[in-house]
Amino acid sequence: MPELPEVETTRKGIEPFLLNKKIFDIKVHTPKLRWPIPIALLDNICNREISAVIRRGKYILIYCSRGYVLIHLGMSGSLRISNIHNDRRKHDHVEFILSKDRVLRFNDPRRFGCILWQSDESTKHPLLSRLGPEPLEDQFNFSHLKNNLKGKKCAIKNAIMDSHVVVGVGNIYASESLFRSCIRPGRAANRLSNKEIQMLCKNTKSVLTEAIKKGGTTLKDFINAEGKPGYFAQQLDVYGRNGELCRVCGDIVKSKIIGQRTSFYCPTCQK
DNA sequence: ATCGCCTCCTGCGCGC
DNA sequence: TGCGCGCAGGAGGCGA
Repeated sequence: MPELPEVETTRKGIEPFLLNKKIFDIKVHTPKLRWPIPIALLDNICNREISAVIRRGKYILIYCSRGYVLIHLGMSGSLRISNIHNDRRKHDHVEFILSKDRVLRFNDPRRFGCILWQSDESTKHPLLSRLGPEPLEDQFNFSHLKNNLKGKKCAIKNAIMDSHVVVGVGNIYASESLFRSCIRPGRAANRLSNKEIQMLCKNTKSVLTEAIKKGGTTLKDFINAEGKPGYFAQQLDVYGRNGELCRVCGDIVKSKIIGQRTSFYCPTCQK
């Protein structure tokens, strides 16, 4: 579920409880997530000071001197700081014990998420090695996007959801960025004008920035590290608004399956 | 290289 | 009330 703003919201929420502190123990209740949880994780992260809690795309990286933990929340994952005496909830698969009364719990009903380990903090995990730039950094700009759309005949929406092109943009924010840019999601990626590429780059940044400010989008079950929802959902222009009126022109918002994912757009505003 | 399709899994809302 | 179906914030891996 979580896209970049939700992952960033989660990262910010857990950082104060981890940075310069130690994980004393890890309890794995469900070893089988998307990939098995590696044994090396348990051996290496415990009882070492955590030096950084970083987000890369939709991954959260927890660093210590031996390497780093990679956490991906998949479609339905969340991380939550809890009192250790509060009962575990259904689908709390992994617990990071932080003190005698505090615990970080990884919950993921669909188990599409993963928790992995990369030994050697200076080496990139294979899952990170081919990622595109961060959308909110300067490396994601007009020329990067133009170069990466060149020759691509796939739908522009699929292109911006491709983590090799730019990381962190999922189904919600792809639809929203394209709406703001007046571009239909099904347009061939290589047929955008320079002006449209420029707009799309700018609007991808603005949508994500605003969503982070609101603590992300809670459609049904996203919660932050304190167990609270995000408030960007009420500002969505098209996502999930099939059949409702476009806030800009009053036409009816439509939906269409593109690349096996539902896409939303305004047929009047988006060309 | 690029694409489109399949897959992993649980939960929920809908229609019958 | 119960069941079956389709759909859901992701994305690696496959064959064409």
